[in-house]
Amino acid sequence: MSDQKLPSRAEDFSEWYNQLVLRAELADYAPVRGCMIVRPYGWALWENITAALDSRFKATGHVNAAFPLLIPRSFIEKEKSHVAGFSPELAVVTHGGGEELEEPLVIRPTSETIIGHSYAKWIQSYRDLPLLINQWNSVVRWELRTKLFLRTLEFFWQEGHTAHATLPEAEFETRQMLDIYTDFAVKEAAVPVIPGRKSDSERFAGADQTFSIEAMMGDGKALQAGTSHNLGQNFAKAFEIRYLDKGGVLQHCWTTSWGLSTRFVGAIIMVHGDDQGLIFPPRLAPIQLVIVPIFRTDEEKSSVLECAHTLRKELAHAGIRVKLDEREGSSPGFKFNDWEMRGVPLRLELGPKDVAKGSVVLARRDRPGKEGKAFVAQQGIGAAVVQLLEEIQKALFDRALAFRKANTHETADYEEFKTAVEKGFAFSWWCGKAECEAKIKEETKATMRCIPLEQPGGSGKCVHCGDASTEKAIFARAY
RNA sequence: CGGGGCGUAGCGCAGCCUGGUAGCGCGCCUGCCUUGGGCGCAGGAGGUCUGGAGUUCAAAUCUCCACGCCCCGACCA
Repeated sequence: MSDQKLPSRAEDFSEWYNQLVLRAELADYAPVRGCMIVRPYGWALWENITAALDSRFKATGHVNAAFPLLIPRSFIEKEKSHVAGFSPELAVVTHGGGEELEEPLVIRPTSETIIGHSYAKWIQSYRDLPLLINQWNSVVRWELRTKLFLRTLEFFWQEGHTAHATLPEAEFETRQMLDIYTDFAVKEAAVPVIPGRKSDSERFAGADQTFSIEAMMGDGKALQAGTSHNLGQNFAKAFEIRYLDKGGVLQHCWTTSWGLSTRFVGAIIMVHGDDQGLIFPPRLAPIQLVIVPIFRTDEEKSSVLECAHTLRKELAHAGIRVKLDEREGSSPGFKFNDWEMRGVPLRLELGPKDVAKGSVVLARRDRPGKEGKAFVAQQGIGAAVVQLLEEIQKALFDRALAFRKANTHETADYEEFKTAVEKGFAFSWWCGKAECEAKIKEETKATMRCIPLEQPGGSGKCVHCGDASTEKAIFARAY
């Protein structure tokens, strides 16, 4: 990386993203086209994401398990819309142990089928329900156009799969998990999202209904950041997942599935980052505070480092993820820029003057330059940092929300609509017809992202065809 | 899967047109010096020029064939 500066976001958002992911050492390209190596710093962020989600899953009664990577091809073919949706992007294993296999094996693109097969064996009676299992794994979809974190051949995620006795229970579960994703995005990632319902054409292959959370990236494009599907009885019928109800009648189960992937890392990058680099939300940041020691002479060095070590211990004790940058041969100025690029939310500068005064300089990543710097007493530093991190967390959310609001337009007129989706979201009345949706996509490149759960009420005329409609939808260009 | 671009040191590139000693910047290593916003100086290490075949006394350079990657469009988390 010879260039010190990243391309600016305004100039070339895509290149800004590509370079940042590599330079911040979040991920690297793999030898196989479209695959991704997640580097330790990127994985540390993902681990914090998984921890925040996993505890929410457990709190709502879900348990983790592991299902196999390889699936008999016939399984995929059992649910007809499922196979139609996924067959173009399957990786298929045809040989094993040097011999051609009798039945090709598919590398899981998602696990509804193999889990459905197990559920059919495990579920006998209403007493076995609900069955609430999640798994953390990776899946493979043969994507043709890839981008680190956002779309890769193999990606990491969690997939939850549940089985219920009744439709209302499955509906509740689908919505509950959507709420959990929303809560996670807002509280942990400081990413404002719009929970809503997908159109028929954007629905998961094999689902009756798909819900998603949609977020606006820094370039105004939309990113689907998590999905929750009500699978109805489609998979239950394909795999004979049945239970005996209280009255002794054999019934098909109602199933759901829901997932959130490493794509969310891309969302965090694109929602919060600026021209200096990443900005991580404090709650998920692998390093919440970095200490940069500053000294000239050997004497200064020993006193500054001694003080730095003491502060590090104290901050770690206060529960802060802290790093002391003791690299020799790099100037403080270099380190400032380096950690800013890597998105560390708070920097603590410690020089001889600070040691003498018993203070430190705290610099906020979300406020560049002097404005974000403040002298803070070493006494009680832990509490001060905890509070500052909370402020940053909130400021990031507020800024992202303000950005989304500024770039979301409630358009009634199609010409206005076209302008709105050039650089943001359009929130407009929509008749619900697939034909209309397709035309809009063809004419503006914008897709129907979701019909937000939160509706203004009333009715209006479809922004495209003018037909009567009762719901407003979000349209945008999307990743 | 179509269109475009590119494969030369870890990264970014020049050299190719007009064949003849493998270059530059950044990074890396060593030492000195510096350090409050991307320091400086000196020395040093590092290359099957993507692979294969061909033309030639001689190929990074010319020809042919593969392969890979990136970007842009159609499809997807």
